[in-house]
This record gives sequence, structure tokens and C-alpha cells, in this order.
Amino acid sequence: MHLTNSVGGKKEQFIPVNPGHVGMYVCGPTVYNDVHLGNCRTFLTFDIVARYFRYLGYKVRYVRNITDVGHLENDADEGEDKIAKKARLEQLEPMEIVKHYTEGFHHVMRQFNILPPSIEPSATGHIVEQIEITKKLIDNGLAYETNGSVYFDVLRYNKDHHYGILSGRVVEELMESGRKLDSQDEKRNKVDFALWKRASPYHIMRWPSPWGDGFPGWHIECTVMSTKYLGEEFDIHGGGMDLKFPHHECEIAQAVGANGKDPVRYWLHSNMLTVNGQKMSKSLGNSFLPHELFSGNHPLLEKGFSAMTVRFFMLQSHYSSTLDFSSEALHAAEKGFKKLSNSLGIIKKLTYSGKGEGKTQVNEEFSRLVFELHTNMSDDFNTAKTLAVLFEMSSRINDLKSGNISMTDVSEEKFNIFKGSYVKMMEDVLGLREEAEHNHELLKGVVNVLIELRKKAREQRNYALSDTIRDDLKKLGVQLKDGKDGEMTFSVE
RNA sequence: GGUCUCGUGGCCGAGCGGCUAGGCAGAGCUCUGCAAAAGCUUGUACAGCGGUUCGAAUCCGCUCGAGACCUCCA
Repeated sequence: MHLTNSVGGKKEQFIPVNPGHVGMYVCGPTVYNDVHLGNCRTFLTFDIVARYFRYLGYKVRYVRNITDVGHLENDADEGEDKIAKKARLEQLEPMEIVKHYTEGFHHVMRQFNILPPSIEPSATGHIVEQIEITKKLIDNGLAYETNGSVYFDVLRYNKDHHYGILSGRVVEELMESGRKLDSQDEKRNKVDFALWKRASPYHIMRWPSPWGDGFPGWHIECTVMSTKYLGEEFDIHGGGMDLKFPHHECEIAQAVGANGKDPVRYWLHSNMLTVNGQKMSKSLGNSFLPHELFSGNHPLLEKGFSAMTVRFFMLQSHYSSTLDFSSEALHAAEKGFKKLSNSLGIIKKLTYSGKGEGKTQVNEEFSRLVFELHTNMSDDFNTAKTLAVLFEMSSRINDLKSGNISMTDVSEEKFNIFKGSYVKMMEDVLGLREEAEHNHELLKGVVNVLIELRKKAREQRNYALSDTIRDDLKKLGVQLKDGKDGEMTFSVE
């Protein structure tokens, strides 16, 4: 297994801290708003990572947090907490905001078949630990209190450590660029960041601390929750590209400053989803909400697309590349996914009916495809290449069904490995399941009655009637397909 | 302005120095009463200009273009 480590940007072999185990932490959403498709891409990326490691037999502990306090509107000292602001605007309790958007987030994750993490801790549930680590950083001389707030001393840290190891930022350059520190500022240097913020008298979200009432800073929650559940050194830390700096850089500094060791072995960053080449983001106002996509209720879409189509669409590119989102690309994905999905339905029903050892050439091809499936996934989770192999396998599945390849051409062992790999790769690893409609018993029954009637009509060469049945069903979105041997199947669009 | 990334055929997108990625769309054919599905065949490509190399989409330099981060964002 190889993966690209954002520190250094090189592909490295994966060696777990504890053999057979994978500890992974991913920065979850700040629940003050609906999650959009760009957010979903990141969570999908790490869903694949967790699924594939499990498939390989690792015991995976996947921690993904919910940020429900501390995320400020901007890094300036007067920045307002996102949750608190929303609560004020909507005249709700912060917890009402948090609950509402957390549930919405979970709902969307289920729609995309993104599995829940092993632990989903929240920042407000770890205030005590955040205060503790802040105290520790002060004791270590890496943080200071001003006016009831506590800041991390980046310059001091940078003397003995490397602030910028992940993002490539140079502290001196950061000091020179951008906004100047004014006399109002509580920070010693502009590069310093908040560990704890004093709450103004009207601030609703507040907890007592050694420095008075306040609330934690944004970066400290992740340091606390990752190391609490995964240990001071764990395997993988993931998140969106845009969190690399400052968020993840600060996490490293905090953990190193408090515990004296580098917390993360491999940093993984998923790239942005773009619209017309521009990053999809809440602030740019070009974001797509999942329900807009499913319903097609969006100016840039002519129709809706299923969650599985979108999942497939995203998996066609590598997680580290930007992916451009467009109606056209989605149409193509819809058709492509249907192909794989059809084959999935076929292979699941297919049992070995041949005998003997089969033909060497066919056996070798089946083995090669299975092998490539795994080498591609093990090469930095290359889902795009994996899908290309699945398409090849899909063709072989159709060959088996139509008789282009006979069951006796392949050995029972090769067939079963081939079948198992296709099904597991599709369903367990890539999380692509057949669209549900096929499984609706009532619909199935009703359509089968019509299929029987149509068969009779065709036997009597009453093509006018048989075409009416087919055309009328088509209008309702049910597509009939005539097989070679007179057998008929249908699919729902 | 600083740091960095990317630019592949009609569209989306793999690619990490030599071997047709793949999907969608297009063209032709097979099967079929007609469709659909499936199968077979097929074209069009690496932004531009230099360099390194026996050999470059792939490495280096420059030019042009797009984007990201440096302020909140997955």
C-alpha cells in the first residue's frame, strides 16, 4: 500500500504505527450551515480510504469530528464564532443550530452511502481537554495569556521546531505579508493563533477556565480529539486541501508543542471540487447542495442525478486532482455507472456452471483483472484506474451472460475469485450499490405481468400491442429489454 | 505581491521516461419484427517554444493561460 504524504509530497509506503491497525482522523464539518457537494467529496475520499483498509483486513479506527464551537468568521481578534453568529441571526440556541445541521449532515452522508466513522466527537464535548492542553502549552513556554485569551507563540515554537513543515510557509514571509498588527491586538505577533478566547459579556457560548469565561480556538479541538482517541502518534490525518494552512499546520505545532512528538505519520489532502474551474465554496456562492442535485432544481442542471451517479462521478477522478463539476460530465457518469451497475446485478445472479480447468487464456485474463484491481487501489487509492478495470470486467461479465465466453472457458476457482472481487470492489470498497428501484417487489411483480402479456402478443405477431406495452412503460420510465432467447428484462430509469 | 498546483482528443478524466487507460458523445457493423441492451470495429491528444535523453504527455527552462493558499471554507 502506497499513499501520497502531503508532508514532502512524495508517495510513501504505508507502515502502520500498530501492525494490523489503522488510526485515521479527518476534520469534519463545522455545523453552522448545510454541507455542499465539495464537502461531500472530501468525506467520500476518506470513506474510500477507510473502506479499502478494512477490505485489506486492517482494523480501522476512524475519527471524524463535529465542530460545534470555536470556528471564527476570520482570524482577526474581533472574529465572531460561526455557530454563535448563526444562533444570533436565527434567534436560536447554539445547540439547536448544531443539532439541526448535524442531522442534515448525517442524512446526506447516508444518501451518498458514506459510512459513519467509528467515533464522532464534538468540540464542545472536549472543553476540559482543550483547557488542559492549553495549560500545558503555557507551561512549556509556547503560549501566553493576554486579557483572558490565550495565544500560541509561533515565533517561539519556530525556534526549536519547523512551523511550515506541512504547508511550506515561511514564518518570516508570513510576518511581512498582509495585515499589520495594530495596537489593539492581543497577539504578540500576527502569526500567533488563538487557543482560548475570552467571551464578551453577551457571548452565549462560554465555559469557565483558568483565564475566565471563554471558548476554545478552532485548531485546538482537532489536536485534542485526534490524540485522545488515536494516541499521540497515529497513522493518517485527512481533510480538504483548504485546511492545510493554517488549520493543519497549527495542529502539528500544538501537538508537537504539547507532547513533544509529531502526531501524524501520513497527511492526506483531498482536492477541491470546482465549478467552471473555480472552487466550489459557500462564500463564492457557487455551491451545489445535495438536494438540488438530486432534484435537478438548480440553474445549471437540466435534470436530477442520483446519489450513486454522483458518487461514481467523483470516483472517476483521483482525490488529489481538482474535479470540475458540470451537467455534461454528470450525464456521462450516469450512463457509465448504469453499465457497471447492470453488470453487478448480472454477476450476483450468476453461479458457476462450467466444468474442468477452462482455457488458459481466459483464466489468465480473469486473474490479471483481479490483480490490477488491487494494485490500482493500493497505489494511492487510484479509484479512476480501478474503475477502468471494473469496466473491463463488466465487459467479461456481459460476455459470460451472452455466451461470448462459455462458463467452461474458465475454471471454477478463477470464476469465483473474479465474481467476488467485482462485487466486493463495487459494493464494499467503492460503495457503489445498485440503484434500489430494481428491488421493489410490487413493481417487479406488476412489470412481470405485463412482460408475460407482451410475450403472448409477440408470439401472435401482434406487434402493435407489444410495442404499445413497451412504449407506454417507457413513458413511465420502465425500459424493457428483449433477450435472445425470448426472455425479457427491465430496468428503471 | 509571496508560495504552490494545473493545462491531455468533441466532453469528463487516468497517466510519475519507452508499452492503445477508461467513461460519455460520434461513425460503421452484428444480433433484433422494430427498439433497448449487449458485442465487434473505428477516428481525433498531450497549451506553445527551447533543452536533457537512444527515446518525453511524463524531467529541466522560458512564454502564455487557468486555479488554489496567504482572511472563513472540505
